[in-house]
Amino acid sequence: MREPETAVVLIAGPTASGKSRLALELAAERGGIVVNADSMQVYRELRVLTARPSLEDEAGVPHRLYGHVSAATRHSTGAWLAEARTALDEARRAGRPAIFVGGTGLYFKALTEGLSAIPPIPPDVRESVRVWAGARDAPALHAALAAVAPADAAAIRPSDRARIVRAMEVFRATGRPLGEWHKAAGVPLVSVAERIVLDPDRDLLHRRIAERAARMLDEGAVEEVRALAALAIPPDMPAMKAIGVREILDLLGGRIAKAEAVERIAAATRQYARRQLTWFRNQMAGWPRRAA
RNA sequence: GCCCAGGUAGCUCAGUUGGUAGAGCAGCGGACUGAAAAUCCGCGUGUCGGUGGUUCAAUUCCGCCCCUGGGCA
Repeated sequence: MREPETAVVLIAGPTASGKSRLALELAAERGGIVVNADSMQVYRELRVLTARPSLEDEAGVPHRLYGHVSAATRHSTGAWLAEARTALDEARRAGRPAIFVGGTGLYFKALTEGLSAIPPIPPDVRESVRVWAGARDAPALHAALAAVAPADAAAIRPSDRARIVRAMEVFRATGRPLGEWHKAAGVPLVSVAERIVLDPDRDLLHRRIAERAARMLDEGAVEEVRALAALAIPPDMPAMKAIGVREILDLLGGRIAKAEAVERIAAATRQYARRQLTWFRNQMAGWPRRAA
């Protein structure tokens, strides 16, 4: 019996490693659909800053989950996973390979291992927890969490605001500690797949990052951030955390010069790439590497 | 050519009344279940410009040389 061609390809790699190009080539070759697995490329307003595929690329090969939500939206891993399921179903119905490509390690983990079945947090709970958290320092938040969910508090460092807030939201919304929910494993959406981790030489990666940071500012990133600023989105929204937003806001505000903005963006990007590589190295240790 | 000032980590600099040195940034390693381009933890990586001298001991004191910046010619 003939071995069926793998219906799912997963391409992970650090920023600026050339994953999108590889995905595009594979998709063209195999008639596949490219599906985004990057937490920032989902935001419509940030094409240049997040190095999203160009309009020409998108015109030649079907792309899904790129720029499909507003930057004013709070997207999430769970929301992405639901959309990924839809994209996967579409590819299966069409008999085309789904080619997931991106740099967000957690999204690949969600895809291949599933998420625990935690209900969505109602917006009013989320809002009230954030207001509560905004007025306190991290150790105080941690102490408050310890009072209601000691096991969660023990598993989270007192300095780790984001995780403390998440655990508190889950507890207030569901009445159960986050750790209890995590005891039930999730259901993988993808189990059989061709897996690729791009692993470029570090010096080469740093050079590409520097080039790209400079190029972005010359190719519309400044205008993009200006338009984003006009939307007056709260600074704690995910899209506002994209690398380059703060730096370009500083540039627009006259607080730093262009060269300084480029260097800061490049530095933040190098740090991000290092975190990605740490994830791939340790959380996706079994995945085949490919020099890029 | 002479006179100043300076040469210490990848960068900007502190410091050592002589006992081989430390901050910020950069860098590196690690954690990771719905903000993940997030959030958090850890790690100084160094011929103290070179070379002689004094000294038990020199990055530190002295001589000479080299380099950089400024001034005088």
